[in-house]
Order: sequence, then structure tokens, then C-alpha cells
Amino acid sequence: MAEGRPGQGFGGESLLFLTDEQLRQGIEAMFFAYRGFTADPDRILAEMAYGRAHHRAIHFINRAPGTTVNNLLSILGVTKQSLNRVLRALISDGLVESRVGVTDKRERHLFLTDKGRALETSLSDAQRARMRAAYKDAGPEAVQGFKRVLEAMMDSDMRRAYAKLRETGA
Amino acid sequence: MAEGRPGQGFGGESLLFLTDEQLRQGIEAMFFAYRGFTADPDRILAEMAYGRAHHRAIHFINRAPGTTVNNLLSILGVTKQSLNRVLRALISDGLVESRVGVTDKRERHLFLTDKGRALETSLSDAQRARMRAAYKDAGPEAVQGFKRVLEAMMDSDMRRAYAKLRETGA
DNA sequence: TTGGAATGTCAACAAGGCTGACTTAAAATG
DNA sequence: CATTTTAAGTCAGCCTTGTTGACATTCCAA
Repeated sequence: MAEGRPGQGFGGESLLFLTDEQLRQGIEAMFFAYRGFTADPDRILAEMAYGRAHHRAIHFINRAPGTTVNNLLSILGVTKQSLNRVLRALISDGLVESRVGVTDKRERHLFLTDKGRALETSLSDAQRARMRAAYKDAGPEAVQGFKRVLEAMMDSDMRRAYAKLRETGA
Repeated sequence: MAEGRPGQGFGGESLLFLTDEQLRQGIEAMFFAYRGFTADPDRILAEMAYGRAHHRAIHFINRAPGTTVNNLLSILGVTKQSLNRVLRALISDGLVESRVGVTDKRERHLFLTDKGRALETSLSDAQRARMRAAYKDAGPEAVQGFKRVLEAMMDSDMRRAYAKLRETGA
């Protein structure tokens, strides 16, 4: 708010958006926005005995059905012991199904059950609604910029892990 | 990646950025980018006995020197018991100074010491460097859009709390 | 057949959230 | 002036989610 339009490519003014003050504002915006981003799912999860860790597992299993545990580990960036606790809960509650691999029987392929898909939908609906509102508020041009900055902010291994996840078929 | 330029204001194509797929991509980008966003400070903090909670306290005390504990609470959105544990550590380690209020002696005003400022600088440098790189990568137009979407994603109470923090003088 | 990879499990621990109860001091209010 | 409210701090206990380390099982591959 009240930022005096960074220049569009003439002289030193084009670097105005790189001042410490601008960067600090970006950092704080990121902090507050992430809280808003997780607020809605957090409320739903709190009603059941779940947390964000469960949400993340459900999200990515839904995104890439049949993904292996190892795959999920590298996506989520946690230890297998940590993920295992979460998966065990989801499996025993009947939200996730773990199938022994066909070509490699050591691997377990993960799928959402109908019940799991129902929760995923409810979490995702809430999160998408906020995202949609923010996108609508900001406009298509802003959304382009938003994604471009976010992608530039990721580590390269994150992008690789994500790409790997998408390859994993059933 | 490989997104076919959403239309710039003609017909229904201008709403292409609101499809579920686009929204899901935004959600995932947010997740991965936030990890990148915190990765550098996390590494520095891990060397000392600190975590993200300490970083957040240090950040906002630096941002609004003299802010009160209550103020900080509403900004950070945690309980006083949780914040107190963190503040106690920072004060006893000589990074933060707590001064009794002048007009209201119940209040404690918080300041960074030289040592605290040194850590803040090191954390902030790391985070700003990544932010700067991302901004540079994406360009000024994208940065505008980035901030616009993030701000639209915040809860209104977050913006209020943030504004309140800025008012708090020494 | 043996080594190593993938998975799962047990135990222990820490950070950082939370609630509830309680104290102290000071301000505000009747 | 007496009472209530507010700001801050503290103690105890609990939960989630992360961590290490050790170890068993299964099974592919050299």
C-alpha cells in the first residue's frame, strides 16, 4: 500500500523494489499470508484429531495417487519416522490405503479411500476458496507475478522432488 | 511452468486463473516457497539453540522497537505462555532488553541489544538475499503482483495487528 | 548367497504450540 | 478509597510434529 510504483525499466529506479524496506515488507507479507493460507484447513483439522502434517500427506497422496512412501518423504522433507506416525494414523482411521508394490514388493503405494477423499475435498475447498478470493481480488496479472516470485523462491531440489512425484503412476 | 498465458481481459478466458487446477498449483507453490523462505534462517538458528519462534520475536522487536509484550502477542498470534518461554531465553541470553513502561509501569517495552541486532542482521541478510534473488528473477511487475495476492490472502485482523505494532513508539 | 535398499517399528527426546490456575503490580473505575 | 480490570510473568501439564538411534523384515540385485 502507498508504494510509489517501481519504475518500468528506466534508470536506477527499476531497482527500487530491491530496497531493504521493500524486501522486509515482502518477508512480512509472506509470514502473514502463510498464516491466512493455513487458517481454514487448520480449523477443520482441529475438529478431528489431525494437524497440518496429516493435511500435507493427504494433499500429496490425492495429488499423486499411488505414490510411494519414499517419494512422499522427499516431497514433504521430513523423516520417515515422522511421516510414518502420520500415515499409520491415516491408514488405521481408514483414510489412506497402502498397497504393496507390483513390480517391487518392498514399495508401498498410497491411495486415498473414499473417506480420505471426502476429507481432502473439504480441506481443499476451504483453502481454494481463500485462494480464489485472493486471486479475484488481485487480478490475473497479479497472479502471474505471484507464481513467478514463489517459484523463484523455491530450492531447486523442491522442484525436482515435485516433478518426481508427478511421474509416479499407480 | 508451461502455463498458457491467461487472457488479459477479453471474454471468459480472463477467468482461466481461477480453475481448480490453477488454484491447486498456487497452493502447492505456496507450500514449497514457504519452505524455501524459512530455509536459510533455519540453518543459522539451528547452530544456536534457537528456532523459528525466536526468529519471529526478534524480527518484530527489531521492526518495532519498544513494542509491548501484549502487542507482540497479537502480532504473532500465540499465547503469552508460549511467547514468554521464548522471550525469557532471549532476555537471559542478552539479545533482548525489557524496560518497564514510563507512563504505564505494568507494560514492558522490548528492545534488541547490540547482540540481538547482530543476530537479526545475520538472519535478515540471509532471508533478504533469497528474497532479492527471487525478486530479481521475477521482475518488478511480478513483485507487485506477488504482494497484491499475499495481502489479499491475509485475514483482516492480521493487517490490523500489524498496523497497531507500527504505532507503538519507544 | 550375500549385501544393500526400502520399509516399518520402538524408544527417547526437544521445540513450540496449547489450557488452566495463580501471583504481582499498577491502572482504571466506582 | 475500595474494587475491579489489565499487563505481565510463572508453574504444571498436555499435544503435535519434528528429530536420532537402533533394529527387524523383506526382497532385489550383484
